[in-house]
Amino acid sequence: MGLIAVPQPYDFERSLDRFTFWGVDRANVWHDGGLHRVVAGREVRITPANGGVRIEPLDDTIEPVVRKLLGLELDLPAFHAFAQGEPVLAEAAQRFPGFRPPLAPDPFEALVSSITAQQVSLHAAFAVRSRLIDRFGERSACSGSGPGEGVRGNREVPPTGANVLAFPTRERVARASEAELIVLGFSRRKAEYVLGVARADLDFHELASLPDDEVKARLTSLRGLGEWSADWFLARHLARPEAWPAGDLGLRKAVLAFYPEVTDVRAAGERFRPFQNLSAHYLLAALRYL
DNA sequence: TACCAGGTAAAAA
DNA sequence: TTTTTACATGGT
Repeated sequence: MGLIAVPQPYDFERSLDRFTFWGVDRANVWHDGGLHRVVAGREVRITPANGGVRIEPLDDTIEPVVRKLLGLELDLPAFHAFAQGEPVLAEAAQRFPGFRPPLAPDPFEALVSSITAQQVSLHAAFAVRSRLIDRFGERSACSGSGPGEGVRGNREVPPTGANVLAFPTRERVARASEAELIVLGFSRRKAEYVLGVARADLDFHELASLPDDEVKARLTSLRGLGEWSADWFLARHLARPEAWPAGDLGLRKAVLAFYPEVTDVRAAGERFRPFQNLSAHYLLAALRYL
């Protein structure tokens, strides 16, 4: 009951440390040895278990979201086999044998998170993003009581104390004002981007059925979403194997650190085909723990 | 105190 | 067409 199998080895803490490394993520909260997230209005607790992870509660609505969150779509065994032919990747795979990158389960969350991270350090991005979640995110219906309000009694699930919020919905953000976003630390430009994306005439969920190039074309047609943001959407939301965010500063540093002879980071991605996405994540992990 | 950090669009040249 | 600039926060 409540278990999801994960291909082994799986290093739970190493894989999910992205949610604490750069700062607080109020929508993916690490608490008491587990990761907490609001899924379909309910607080879900994810903890390591023998052969996979324990999910509480777990139902048919929650399972696909958790599978997306944990990056279970990524073919890690195939990547590790591929990595044996590339010395840099082979060493990274050996250092982080159970590392499976987590993904953004929701497309709007992925896009807004990218906008917050444009140009500024991830520390700054996390701070702004957390204030956005605090301001517009909703507490789960059956988690512990919040300041001033909160559901009391008749809880199906006892309060965990994780104090996690759902990432703000597209509909809620669309109703916000530019000034409300600027107060949270968004630049005027980024506030415009976020509102424009929230109000855009584009079904983000439909993008999952389109090829990489078409997804990039549709996203970059929106003001505020450039190639970098579209590439990370492919990599960290759609789990596309060949996504390669060549413009990313961190990835550029990683590639240049491990392949000093490289002059064109975009072209260098070809050597990792068809595993550019996982290669990028492993190179970034290797750089972070250099 | 400055300067830089997982970009982007718009202005200026 | 290519180059330069403004942008706001947090860490060092």
